[in-house]
Amino acid sequence: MIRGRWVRLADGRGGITATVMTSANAEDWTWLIDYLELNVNLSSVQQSFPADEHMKRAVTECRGLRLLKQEPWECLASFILSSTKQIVQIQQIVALLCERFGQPVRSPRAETWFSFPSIDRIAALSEAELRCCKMGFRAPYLKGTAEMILRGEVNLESVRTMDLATARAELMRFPGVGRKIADCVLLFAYGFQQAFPVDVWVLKAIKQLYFPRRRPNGKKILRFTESYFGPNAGYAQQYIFHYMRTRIGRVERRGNEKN
DNA sequence: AACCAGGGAGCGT
DNA sequence: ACGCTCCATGGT
Repeated sequence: MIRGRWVRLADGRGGITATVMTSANAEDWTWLIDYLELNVNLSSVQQSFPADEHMKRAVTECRGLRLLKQEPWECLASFILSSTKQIVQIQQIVALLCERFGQPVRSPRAETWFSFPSIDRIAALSEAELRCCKMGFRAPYLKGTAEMILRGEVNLESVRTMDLATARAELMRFPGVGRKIADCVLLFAYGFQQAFPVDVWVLKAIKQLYFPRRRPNGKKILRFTESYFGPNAGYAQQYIFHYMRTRIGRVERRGNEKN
């Protein structure tokens, strides 16, 4: 589901094949091109990365990896639900939320899918109803955030025009949103290329790859990420994250290593 | 049976 | 500014 539409994307020879539901003859594809960031020149982004061995390996291993330009509300809400949860469980919570409170949408094969629930819908739900989606203590965070937006305390559209630091501070006014989740929304929804979310995986990678045999505190790590990875630091973060999770992370798990 | 998970809030110092 | 604990739930 992308922006309320059903889409099937398939990896094909020489490109992506997209199947959509449409009534128009001349389909306008800008919404999908925008979502997939197909206007971004990936090789020039990769060339802006620092040329150290780790980044080169990450780029080689994760060839073709791209960021998506997600919708701010869906992205914000999803990441509020992400704290101290495994990715598969976050997916489960979001799926439950959509099935119960989203809008049903038909696929070409007459399957029923569900859009991500609107801000009003979430704000109108009771905390108990939200907890039924297994989000636990994150329920009041999500509801509180939806209510703040509804009251006009924070305007998600106005964030687009702000500079990075101001936009980050604005998002961090929401309950359950700290530096990491704010940076995720700034990068994945608003396209702030300099935003660099530091989660446990990236933290482990930075320490292991760039500060071996040292013990830098969180602040030092943040300052390093802000200066080292260049104008497309957010893309670099995604390469490191994916490289760490799909390559290095699994090796360590097999290798009986403590967290 | 403990321990952990794409963190953050609310304490204490 | 830092460090610590708790938070709810499912999986290992």
